[in-house]
Amino acid sequence: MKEKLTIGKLAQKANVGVETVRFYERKGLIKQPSKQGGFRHYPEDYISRIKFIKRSQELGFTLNETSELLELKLDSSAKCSDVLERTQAKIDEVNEKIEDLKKMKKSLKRLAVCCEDTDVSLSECPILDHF
Amino acid sequence: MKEKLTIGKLAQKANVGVETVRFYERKGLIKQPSKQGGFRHYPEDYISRIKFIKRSQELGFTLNETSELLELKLDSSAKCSDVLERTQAKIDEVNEKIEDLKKMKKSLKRLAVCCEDTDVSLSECPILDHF
DNA sequence: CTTGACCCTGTACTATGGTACGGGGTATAA
DNA sequence: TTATACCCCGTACCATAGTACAGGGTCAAG
Repeated sequence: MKEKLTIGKLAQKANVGVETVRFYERKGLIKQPSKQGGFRHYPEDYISRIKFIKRSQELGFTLNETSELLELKLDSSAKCSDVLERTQAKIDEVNEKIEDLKKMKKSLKRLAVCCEDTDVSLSECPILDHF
Repeated sequence: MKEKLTIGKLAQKANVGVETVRFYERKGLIKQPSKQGGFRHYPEDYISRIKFIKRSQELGFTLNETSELLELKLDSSAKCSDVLERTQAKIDEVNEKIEDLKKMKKSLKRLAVCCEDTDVSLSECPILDHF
């Protein structure tokens, strides 16, 4: 049950490329595992660690931010509120983007409506004026 | 009132660096203005153009996509239907981005809710396990 | 004992969106 | 007139997040 994985197996199980695993190691997101005869041998929990990194990225965290999250995980004095704070900051970021996109959509729609009236010259419905 | 701006003044008014203005010119996002004695002299409307580029980027558009957005205005020789088509495509893009961000927000919120007791030490906090 | 699949390190390269720097030219004010 | 601030072009460099490749080493099967 305590099977160790080569980098290729790990990459495959975590759904990333071999180079990506080595890249994460260089970046300090995962620590170098023990080596047998020059080959990296990973315990299975590296799979979830890499999946965590990927998931975190999907949620909009950069690798550096993900790194911080992973460090919090290892910091025994870290409080739930630390992670919550970062999560809330991301939510705020996301909200802002959504609001801005909605404004942009409105502008684009105005532009579209304006262009539907083929008698109106384009110079009279410039997208720049709507921002 | 028809004041022309040097690159430095323009950059300052648009809240970007001088190098950024030249970079946008190289990328074709703004066209080279007239030059007086080897110096670029910009009409004031370049300010809003650059601000538009910045805004568009914040909304998740790449410079290439932003370029396309800007062409919606400037390509005055294009047929209205042509512009309309591209505008609709951009609206679809924006909608997709909004949907993606909403999904992200949902996931982040689920994380936040599961961790309301902020004094709990992280080792007992479920937030990271749910990533 | 050789072949092929995998592994190693190190470096270079991709794209995106800038930023910095070297080595000059110019414009304005004291 | 000379100091200073600004401008020019071209090239190199930065971060982000990988990806590719060169030139080796290792291991397990046949």
